[in-house]
Amino acid sequence: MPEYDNPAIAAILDTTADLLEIAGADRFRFLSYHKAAHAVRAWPEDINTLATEERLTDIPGVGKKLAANIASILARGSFAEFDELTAELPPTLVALMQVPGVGPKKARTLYDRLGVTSVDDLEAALAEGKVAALQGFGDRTAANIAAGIISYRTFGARALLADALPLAEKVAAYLRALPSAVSAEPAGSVRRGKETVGDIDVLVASLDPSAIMEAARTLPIVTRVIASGETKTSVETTAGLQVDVRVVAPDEWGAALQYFTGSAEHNVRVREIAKGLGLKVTEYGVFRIDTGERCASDTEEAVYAALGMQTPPPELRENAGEIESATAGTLPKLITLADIRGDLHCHTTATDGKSTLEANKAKAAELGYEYLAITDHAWGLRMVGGLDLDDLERQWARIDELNAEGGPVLLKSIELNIDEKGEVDYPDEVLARFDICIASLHSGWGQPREVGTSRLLRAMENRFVDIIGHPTGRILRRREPIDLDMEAVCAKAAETGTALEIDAYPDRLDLSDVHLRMALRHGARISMGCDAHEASQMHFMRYGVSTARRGWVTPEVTLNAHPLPEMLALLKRNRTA
DNA sequence: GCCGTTTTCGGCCCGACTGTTTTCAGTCG
Repeated sequence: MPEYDNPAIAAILDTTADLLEIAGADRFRFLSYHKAAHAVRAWPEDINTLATEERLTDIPGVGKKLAANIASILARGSFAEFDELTAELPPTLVALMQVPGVGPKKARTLYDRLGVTSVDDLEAALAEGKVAALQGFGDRTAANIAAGIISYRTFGARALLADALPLAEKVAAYLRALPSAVSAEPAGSVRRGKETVGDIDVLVASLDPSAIMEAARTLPIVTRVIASGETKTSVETTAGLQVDVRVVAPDEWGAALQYFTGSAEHNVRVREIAKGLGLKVTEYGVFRIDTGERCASDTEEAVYAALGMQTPPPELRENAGEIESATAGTLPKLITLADIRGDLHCHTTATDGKSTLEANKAKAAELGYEYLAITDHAWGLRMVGGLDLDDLERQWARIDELNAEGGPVLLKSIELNIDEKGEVDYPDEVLARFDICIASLHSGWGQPREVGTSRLLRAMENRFVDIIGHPTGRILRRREPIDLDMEAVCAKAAETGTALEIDAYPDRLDLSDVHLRMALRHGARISMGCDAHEASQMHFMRYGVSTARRGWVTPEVTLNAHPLPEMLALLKRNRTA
């Protein structure tokens, strides 16, 4: 049997939910599958462990039935209801729902009436005019679906946070500068710092909504207006990203910001809690159900306070424990960009970097850092000119000269390559001469779980390996993570005092938020580095911090949130035990 | 299908916009 991890189980549950919806199942039945999928994806323990220990129902939203279904997937790759559904409906129908403008009802009609089972089929049916002729469809609907297919084909993939956030900030700044705007901020998944986003939400406060809507429709980056009403405009932009602009009255700002920041799961839970308190939460405020009186609306803090809660930082709003924590008043003090005192991962022209030691040091100074770990590739990674001992001696000599000049301290460091056996590039007497050693996997993407895991565990047993770099090796939108037993990896990291890295490079952000929470639960330390291959890329730290915050990371557990002497003392090699 | 400081049954968040309709269903967030 192939192995299933949490995201794989979540994907099957999501597909089941979509098929149930297309099949016309009870709304709350298919929603329960989506809800469970979301919870499984975010759950910090491995699904296999939970199944073995018969603790699947620990996951909120997973009851007896779903626990049995998940166990069945783990055992044989499917479950009874899923088999029945896929016998009735082709699973490819789920892809139709990915096309903007096509939901479950239209997908069902297209399948029943025209035999459409794929986006290709749909395109052909549109070309033959069959779609517009369907009852309840018409020309405009057909045209809308055709535009949706282009959007799906061209920009189907989610955008990286590093692409979306600057655009969101630009749009917000543009709208904020309008005379009729009181304030404007990015909301939605961008504000929550998600590693990838599907679209951009920008919220505007204004007493002149129509002026804001007009401005939104005519933003310089707009290529198509998808929809535009009195308070909401959706546009497609030159970057291919959809931007949704919502406008509210200034005194509704806090409620609207809370609402449009989401996540959907967080908001559903917030509204359930409100209901239990005799309150109703909408994007316009918190209202008493009995009198209709508005209790809060102008700030987010007021909205959460009306519900008896601290205000959860946006990055935590995934209904993954933050609501309980906010209610108990025990939200963590999350790490911020200002806490970062240095960058622990960068490359130079000595290997595959584009910038010199000097340029990297200058950038570190510009960012106000106390230190910068120079971590070029070690000997084993031949294809990028991994360093031999002579190269290292040369680099160390230059580092000594640069450090003598003052400014940020350059640390003599390395990114070791973990080989097929879990060994690294140099003998101990060389490893001992570095200030810091990162060790990373650069091969073995298709390896079985046991192989990749044992390589990492073996590397962490090396007393000179201080940090594991980009632990899962994923490249967002391009390469799946290496199949690893992350519970074992996190446990070994904690046991050996090896830090796990957040590689802040925008298409890595590895560890992920979910794995970070797993690491913290085991008591492992976190290290943050940009993996910059060009000095300007050291600005990527903010995306690493977003990911860290989503993983509930605090400055205390983060190596490079500590001053230099303390940071060094926390390294495995310097532990005195 | 899940869940319980009102409940083991009967609830389950709330609203905007569009298009095809003559009063509302579908989609989206």
